[in-house]
Amino acid sequence: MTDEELPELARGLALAWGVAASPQRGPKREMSVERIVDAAIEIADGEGLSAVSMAAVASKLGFTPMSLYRYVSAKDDLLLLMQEQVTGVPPESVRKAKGWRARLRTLFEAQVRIYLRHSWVVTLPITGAPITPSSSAWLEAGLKALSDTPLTHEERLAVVLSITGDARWYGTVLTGYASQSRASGLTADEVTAQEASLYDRLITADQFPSLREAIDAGVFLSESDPFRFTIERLLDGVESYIAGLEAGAPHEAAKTWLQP
Amino acid sequence: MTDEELPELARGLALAWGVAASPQRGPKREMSVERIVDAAIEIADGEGLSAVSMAAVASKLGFTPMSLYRYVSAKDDLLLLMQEQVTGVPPESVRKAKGWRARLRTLFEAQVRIYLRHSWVVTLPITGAPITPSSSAWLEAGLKALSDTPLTHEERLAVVLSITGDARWYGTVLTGYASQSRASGLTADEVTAQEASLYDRLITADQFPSLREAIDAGVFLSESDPFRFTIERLLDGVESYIAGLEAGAPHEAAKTWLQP
DNA sequence: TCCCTTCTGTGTATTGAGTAAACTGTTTAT
DNA sequence: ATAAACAGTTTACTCAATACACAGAAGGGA
Repeated sequence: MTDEELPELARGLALAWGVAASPQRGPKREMSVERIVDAAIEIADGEGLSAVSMAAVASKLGFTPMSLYRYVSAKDDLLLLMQEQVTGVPPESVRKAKGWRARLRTLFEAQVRIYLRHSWVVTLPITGAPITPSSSAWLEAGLKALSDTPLTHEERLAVVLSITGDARWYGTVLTGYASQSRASGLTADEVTAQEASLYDRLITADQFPSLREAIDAGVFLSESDPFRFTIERLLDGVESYIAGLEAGAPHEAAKTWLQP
Repeated sequence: MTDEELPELARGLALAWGVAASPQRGPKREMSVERIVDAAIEIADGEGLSAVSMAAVASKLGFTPMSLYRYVSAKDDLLLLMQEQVTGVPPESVRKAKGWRARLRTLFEAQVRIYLRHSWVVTLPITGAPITPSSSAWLEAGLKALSDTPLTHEERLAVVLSITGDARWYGTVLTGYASQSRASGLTADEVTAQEASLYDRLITADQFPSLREAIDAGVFLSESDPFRFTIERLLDGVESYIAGLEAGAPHEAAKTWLQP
């Protein structure tokens, strides 16, 4: 199959879906898209996304920067493929979980783990809904988890979208700490401590009474995971909504999009 | 007050808190941090964050690029101040709302509106928890909304954090559409239509049955707002959790952070 | 077989970003 | 008045991404 059959498909997407044409003649290829992507991921994992330059990737493989352009048409392509690679497909554990709630929770945790392992993923620019094999697989898994519920298709999508957002947010917040930790050369605990001290100096009980109270209660030094608390609250809410539907309640009226 | 009293405070943060030293001697300043930030915001609003270069900002003000460095120590500083400026403080409507639920909903909507008006904000890199006046004010408003509830301080922070994340996610998703729309020169509807057609071609009922079903149900062409659905489910969950506490239920056991 | 086309990886050059350093001229404190 | 402190400019350097042209390698057709 050549990419001529999918004319509007961007080169990056074509590669992601594995429908890019491969040449017949000319010298043997010494590299491959896979090796390039893997090298780039290794750099990003170790030194952050900003360390991923075409030159750095090429040099890691022992080639010149320009040679990469035979395989990926632009850096954006490479970034998309990196994302695709580390995201992969949902693990078995999601399907094995019993009931929609456990499945969604597992899905959430699996996504979070990806973001924790490859924190640069959440810093990639979002360009629309990139319709890739892996994003489709995750979406499929989420929708499937809810397929036995009385939720409408729109409601199911909303829940899955929200869980993905929560996982991303989890990753985003932790990535912030990690990047600051790397930038300053301090450990995570030291960053937390430094931050707590900053708060102490800048947040007055006068201007920010509730925040001050929370600081004094030690919330910024806490060991408990706030994200896992709220994901349970979300699932609680979905559960009681489903219970309502099963008891004969109508679906909530659709709300329109917020306007600026 | 000079910034000597806050030695570890980064220049950008010092500016944000308004505690940077202002010089006594030398020629009159022709620019100001405010004008620079405003010019940068105007560019970002109109042409996206990538159009914000030191040169572009300077030229908009009629100066040379290097002159900006008298006011902001680096581009990162400028970005932080831009974020600070557009975020501002929560509107009156948040405080005026009755009850924690309405307040949090209003807070959510206010944040979303900021992200819709200035979609580049969600694309800014997150560096730890930037402790700025505006982020503190929003946090304060959220915690205050929950101050009459039996939630622990940690639980309150978790809820507020989650709502902020949801608002950001809302902005992120819509920004993706907007940026794609600008990049391709198509209208939002055309992007949606093009995306729907891509889905149609690539998503087979074979590989992605639930997703296929959702597509056929038209979820990607729907006019209803999925984010406002799930934020209500989250609030439902918090509400029933609070009701449980008031009925004597214990607090949920703290969960540890997920490990990669 | 030979040559021509197609492809590979390389070298070089261009463009545009951020910013360091040195410079010119201006204002204010002493 | 003079020196110190400052404002904005000039110039130059670094590091990205990537366009373009090339020399050589592999296969197809004569």
